[in-house]
Amino acid sequence: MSTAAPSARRVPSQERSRRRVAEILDAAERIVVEDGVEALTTRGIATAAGVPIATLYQYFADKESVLIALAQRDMDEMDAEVAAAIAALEAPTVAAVVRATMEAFVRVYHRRRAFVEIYLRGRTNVAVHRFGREHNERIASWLREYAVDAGLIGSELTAERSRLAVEVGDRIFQLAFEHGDEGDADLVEEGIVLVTAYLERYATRAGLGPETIDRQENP
Amino acid sequence: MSTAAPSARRVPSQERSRRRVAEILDAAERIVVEDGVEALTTRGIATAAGVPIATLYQYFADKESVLIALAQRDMDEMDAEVAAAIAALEAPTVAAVVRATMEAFVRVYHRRRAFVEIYLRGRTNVAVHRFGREHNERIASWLREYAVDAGLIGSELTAERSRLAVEVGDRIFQLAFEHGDEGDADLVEEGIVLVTAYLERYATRAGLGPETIDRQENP
Amino acid sequence: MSTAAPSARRVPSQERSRRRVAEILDAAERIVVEDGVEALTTRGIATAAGVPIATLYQYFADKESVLIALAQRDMDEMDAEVAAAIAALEAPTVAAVVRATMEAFVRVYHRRRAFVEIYLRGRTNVAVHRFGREHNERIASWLREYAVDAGLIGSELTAERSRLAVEVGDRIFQLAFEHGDEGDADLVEEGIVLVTAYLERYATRAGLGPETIDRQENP
Amino acid sequence: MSTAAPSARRVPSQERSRRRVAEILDAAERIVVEDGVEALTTRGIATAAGVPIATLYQYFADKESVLIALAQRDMDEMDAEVAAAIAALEAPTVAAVVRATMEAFVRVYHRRRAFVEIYLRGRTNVAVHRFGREHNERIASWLREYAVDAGLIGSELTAERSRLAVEVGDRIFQLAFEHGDEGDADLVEEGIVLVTAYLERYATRAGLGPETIDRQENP
DNA sequence: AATGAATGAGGATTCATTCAT
DNA sequence: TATGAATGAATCCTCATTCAT
Repeated sequence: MSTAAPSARRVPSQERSRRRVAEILDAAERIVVEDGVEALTTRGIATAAGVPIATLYQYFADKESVLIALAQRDMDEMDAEVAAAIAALEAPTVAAVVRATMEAFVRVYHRRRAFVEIYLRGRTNVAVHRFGREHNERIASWLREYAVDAGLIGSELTAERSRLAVEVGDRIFQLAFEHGDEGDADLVEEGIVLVTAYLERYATRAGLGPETIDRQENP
Repeated sequence: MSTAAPSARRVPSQERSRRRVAEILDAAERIVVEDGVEALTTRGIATAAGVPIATLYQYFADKESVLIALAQRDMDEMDAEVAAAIAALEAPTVAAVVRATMEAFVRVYHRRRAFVEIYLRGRTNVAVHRFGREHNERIASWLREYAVDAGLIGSELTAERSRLAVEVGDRIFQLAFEHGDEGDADLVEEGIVLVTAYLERYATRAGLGPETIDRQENP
Repeated sequence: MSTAAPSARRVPSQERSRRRVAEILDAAERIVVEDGVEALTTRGIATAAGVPIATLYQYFADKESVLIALAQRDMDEMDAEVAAAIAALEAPTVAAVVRATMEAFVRVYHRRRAFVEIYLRGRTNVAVHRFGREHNERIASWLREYAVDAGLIGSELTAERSRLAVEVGDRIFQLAFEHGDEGDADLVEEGIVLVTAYLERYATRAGLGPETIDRQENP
Repeated sequence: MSTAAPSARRVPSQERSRRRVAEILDAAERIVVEDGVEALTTRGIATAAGVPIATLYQYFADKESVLIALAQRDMDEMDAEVAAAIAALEAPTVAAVVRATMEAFVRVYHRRRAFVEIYLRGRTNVAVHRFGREHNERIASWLREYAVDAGLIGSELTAERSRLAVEVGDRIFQLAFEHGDEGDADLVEEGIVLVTAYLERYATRAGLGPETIDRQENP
C-alpha cells in the first residue's frame, strides 16, 4: 500500500525507545530539581519514571550516565545558544565576545533550572565534576579558535590561557547561582569585567575595539 | 585538700584528650593522602587511629567535623603564612600583594599534601565545599581590609569584588593542583597575572606602583 | 563483693556475642540443610536468625565467611573424631589407620547433615571448594606425620602422595553421599580398599601387619 | 514444482544454523578460556558472537546448554582419543589400559585449554558437575565392558567399582590441572599407579601381565 | 527464523550514628 | 569518659529469560 511501509513499521519501536529515554531523563530531572543531585538514586528514577530499575540499564550504562545525559541535553542547548550569540555579533571584539558568551550562559541557566542544579551546584558529584572540566576544555578550544580566526586575539592566547579564562568564568557562574535560580546579576556583570580584563591582555588592536583603545589611551 | 586538685587532676586527662584528637586527625590524614577524601570512613579512621568508633564521637560531632578539623589545622598555617608574607612586603602594591599571597598559598600546598587532597581535590565533599567558601569569604575580607588600609585600593573594591578575586584565585589553585602535588607553576603564574589585572582596575596610584604606572602610560 | 566481679561483669556481653554468632550459624545451617548451599543468602540468614543484615557483618566479614565458619564448626569435630579413632587403635597398621580414619569421617557425616550438604555437596561454591582443598592438605600432612612416626610407612610417602590419598578419599565420600544422608556404605567400604591398596605400596613391614603380609605371601 | 525444492531450500539455512552454533560456541569458548566458567553470561556470549541475545535461545535451551555443548564438543574428541589409544594396545593388560586411558586424557587436556577450564576447573557450575558425573558413568561402563570382554578383569569388577576407579582418576586430573595448563606430570604418573593398584585387585592373570605377576610372586 | 526490548527478582555490602553499660 | 555492640536505611547493579513483532 505505502512504499514507506517498511521504514514506517520500525518507527514505533524507535519512537518508543526515544520516549522511554525521555521519560527517564524527565524523571531524573524532576528529582534533581526538587532534591538536588545527591538525592538521585536508581530506584528513585525508576519509580518516578514508572519503569523497572532494570530498564534503566537498557538505556544507560549506570546511574552517572543518566546524570550526564541530563546535563548533556542542556549543554547542547547551551552550545547552540553561545554559537548563535556570537554569530549575531555585528562588531566582534574581545569584550563583546566575552559578554555575548557569558550572557548566553546566563540565559540558558535561567531557562534550565535542572541544569543549574546539576552543572553548577552538583559539582560534588564526581562525574559532573569531570563533565564540567571536559566541557570547559571544549568550549575554551572552540572560543579560542574563533577569536584567533576573527583576528581578535593573537597566538599569545595559548590553549592553557583560554582554558583558564573559561574555568574562571565557570567559577563565576557557580558563585552567582549558588543561592537562588535567578543568579546574582551584579556578580555576573563583574565577572564579565574580570574575564574581559584578562583576555584583553592578549587582544589585537582589532580585538580591543575603538572604545577600549580610546579608554586606554586617554585614561 | 588542695584547691588546685580538681584542675590538676584534669591536666593529664586534658592532655590525653589532646593526644587522642591528634591521633585521630593523623589517622584521617593518612587515609586522605593515600586514598582521597571519598575513602574516608568512620570505621577507617577509628581503625587507623586505634580507637573504637564510638570514641570518635567523644571528640567530634560527626565524620565531617573530623575532615574540617583536618583542613582547619592546615588552614591556620596557611593564614599565618599569608599574613607573614604580606607583612614582609617592603613596597606593597596590588601586584605585590597578589603575588605574595598566591605564592604563600603555593608554599603551603607544597608542604601539606593532605591539604591539597582535602581542600583542593576534595571539594566533591559537601562539607569541604562549604568550608572552602567560608574561608574564601574570610580571607577576602581580611585582604580587602589590609589593602584599603594600606591605601593600595579604594573603596570601589567592595566585599563582593574582593571575594570574587579570591574565589577566582582558588579556582586557579584547583586547576594547578588537579594532577600531581607539585602544581602547575606556569598556570599559577598566569593566575597571578589574571587576578592582578582584575584588581588593578580598582587600585589607587599607590597601589599600582611605579612600574605599572609607567607601563600603562607608555604602552 | 565478689572478686570475680570485673570479669563477671564482662561475661554477659561476651556471652551475648557468642549467642549471636551461634544464632546466625544455626540459621544458616537450617537454610543449607533445607535448600542447599546455593540457596544461602545474607537476607535469608538474617531473617532466619532474627537479626538485621548489618549485624551479620559485625561477626562475619562476608557471606562466605558464614559458610566457612559453619563448615569449620563441624570440621573441628571431624578432626577430633579422627584423632580419637586413631589414638584408640591398639595395633595400628596402614589398613587400620585408613579404616579408622574413613569410618570416623562417616560417623561425623552421619551426625552432621549440614556438613554433608556444605562440605560434600556444596563444592560448587568456590569458598567451600577452597576450604576442602585446604583441609585435605592439612589432614594429609597430619596423617602422614603420624604414620611415619609410628613406623607404618617410609619416607617414600611424600607429601604429594599423602595428599593424593586424602583427595581420593574425599572424592569417595562425595560419591557415597551424593544422594541421601546415609551414604553408600558399600562404596565407602570399597573406598577403604582402594586407599589402603594404594598406601600399602609405601608401607613398612610393620605397616602392612601380619594379615596382609600373610595374604601377600600366600596369595 | 520440484520435489527437491523444499529440502534444497533448507540447505543454506541449515548451514547458516551450523555456522551460527559454531560462532556461539567459539565465542563462549573464548570467554571461558580467558575469564573462567563463572564469567560466562548470556550477554557476554551474545556480544562476543555478534548475535542478539534472543538468538542464543534459537539454538540452545538455556545458558547451561551452551556450556555443556562446549564441553561435549571436546568430550567427543576425548572419547575418540581414548578409544584409539586402547585399540592401539598390542598387549593389553589392566596396567596398560589404565595408562593408555589416562595418557589419552592428558593429551586432550593439553590440546584443549577450554576443556580444562570447563571440565576440570569449572565444576563449581552445577551443570558441568552433573555433566562430569554422567560422562564418568558412561566411560566407566565402556571401559569395564572392554576389560571384561578382553578377559583382563573378572566380573568382580562391578559397575560401581569401575565407576569408582574412573571418578578417582577424574579427581586426579582435577588436582593435576588445578594450576597451570600443563598439568602436574608427576601427579598424573602417581595417579596411574593408584588406579592400577586398585584395579589389579580384580584382574585376571591375563590382566595382570607377566611383569606384574613376576613382581608379585618375587617381591 | 530472528530479534529489540523489557523485566522480575533478587543479591551483597556499606556506613554513620547511637545506646546501654 | 569510654566503648562494644547494634542497626536502620539505602545503594547500585546483574542476569537469564521471554515476548511481541
